[in-house]
Amino acid sequence: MKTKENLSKSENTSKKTTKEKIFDTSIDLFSQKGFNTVSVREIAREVGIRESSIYNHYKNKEAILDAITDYFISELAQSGQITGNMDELIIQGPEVFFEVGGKLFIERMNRAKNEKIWRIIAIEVFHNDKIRNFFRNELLEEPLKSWENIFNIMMEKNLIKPSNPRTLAYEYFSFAIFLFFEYYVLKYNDDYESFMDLALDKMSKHSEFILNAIKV
Amino acid sequence: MKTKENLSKSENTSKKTTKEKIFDTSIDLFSQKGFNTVSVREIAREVGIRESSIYNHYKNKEAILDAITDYFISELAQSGQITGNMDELIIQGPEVFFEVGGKLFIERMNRAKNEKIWRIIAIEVFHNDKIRNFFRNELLEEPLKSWENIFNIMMEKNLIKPSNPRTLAYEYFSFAIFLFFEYYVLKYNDDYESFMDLALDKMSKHSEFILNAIKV
DNA sequence: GTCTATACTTCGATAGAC
DNA sequence: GTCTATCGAAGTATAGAC
Repeated sequence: MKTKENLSKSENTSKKTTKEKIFDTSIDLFSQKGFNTVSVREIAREVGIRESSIYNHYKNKEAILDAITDYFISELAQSGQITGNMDELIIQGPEVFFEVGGKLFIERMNRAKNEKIWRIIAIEVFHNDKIRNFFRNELLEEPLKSWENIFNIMMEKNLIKPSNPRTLAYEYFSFAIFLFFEYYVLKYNDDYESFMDLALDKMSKHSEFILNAIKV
Repeated sequence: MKTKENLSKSENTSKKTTKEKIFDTSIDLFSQKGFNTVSVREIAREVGIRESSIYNHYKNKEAILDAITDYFISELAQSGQITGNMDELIIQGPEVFFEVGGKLFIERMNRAKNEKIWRIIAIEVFHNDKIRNFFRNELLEEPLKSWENIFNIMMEKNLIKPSNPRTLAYEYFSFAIFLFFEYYVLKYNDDYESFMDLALDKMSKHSEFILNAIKV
């Protein structure tokens, strides 16, 4: 979509249009201070224009956040296409599937590349309807359905112990949501690298625990 | 603390002091619309005074939220004292402990009685330092430590399979945090009863899953 | 002690000139 | 497209009435 893909969000080069500068600057500021704390005047000052000029590019302040959300949703949708032949993967058993699934998860987190937007999603999920609905549907319900389906297939093929696949989906995937909140909200400190390391280590231990609990 | 304990937050009787009215009205409004969306003038109108009068009772708008948080923290601290003879409980095995632990958890959720304040905690946890620190320390780290200790004792007494007690604490308790966010944030709709029913059902299934995974 | 009138500053947003 | 000028509403502060 658009021309965003090849642009780093932080470089404010003169090649960027004013609208792009507003977009990128807003991501920086919203992720640091939250939507409400950032004023339109502050964005304008950072971009180098008067505050009224903002309204030539975006209907209002909310529309900037909307644009950021839309951009992020479309980025994530693209990275979600990597499914392909999942059945072949499933029949290789839960060990292999968890490993590949974990890598896909990381790829998805990094593909929808901007860690700053993940942070915005995290802190505005309770104040913004669009973000909340996106989170609930695309980041919670859809993955839960997928995992329920996966565990269901594994049970039918006797690859794991029989149990309730919906419960199993919750047991496995809710931990990822917990980690998201733990690091992006409760412990966030701009140190993105350590977040990823810690979260991946914890997710790996979690996979191991689940694996031991369900393997035949 | 203070005189809050015996007052229902919703009844705006004339017996209440102005400060109490401000306090209670703010809880209602903040839980419905969020801190930022509520104006001081709106609180004042609801209470029946001018906005400038608010400042005779609270330093500023933030101080009202601070008072609500402090009240809630002290309420929760009181309900946390119910520990007592935990060792006796532990040696009865994980089944009994999970059941009693679940009941204590519910009691704690209901004792710190105001579901409205739980909602405020949930939606302001990312915008307010005091709330975030409270959540991270008292609702996440402390319970994790307790559960780590509990699982450690159970392992020493060979009541459960040997594993990493810290990992086990995360496996068990992070699900409660997930449920909190799922219902108070992502799916909140003023229907508090159904939240409790659904969450308790899910937590019960989760306990069962963990139990099957760790029992000897 | 409690409340009000009033003013100050900053915010999001609009209109119109260049 | 960007500017200046301006608006109403927000959070806040205080002097003074009762």
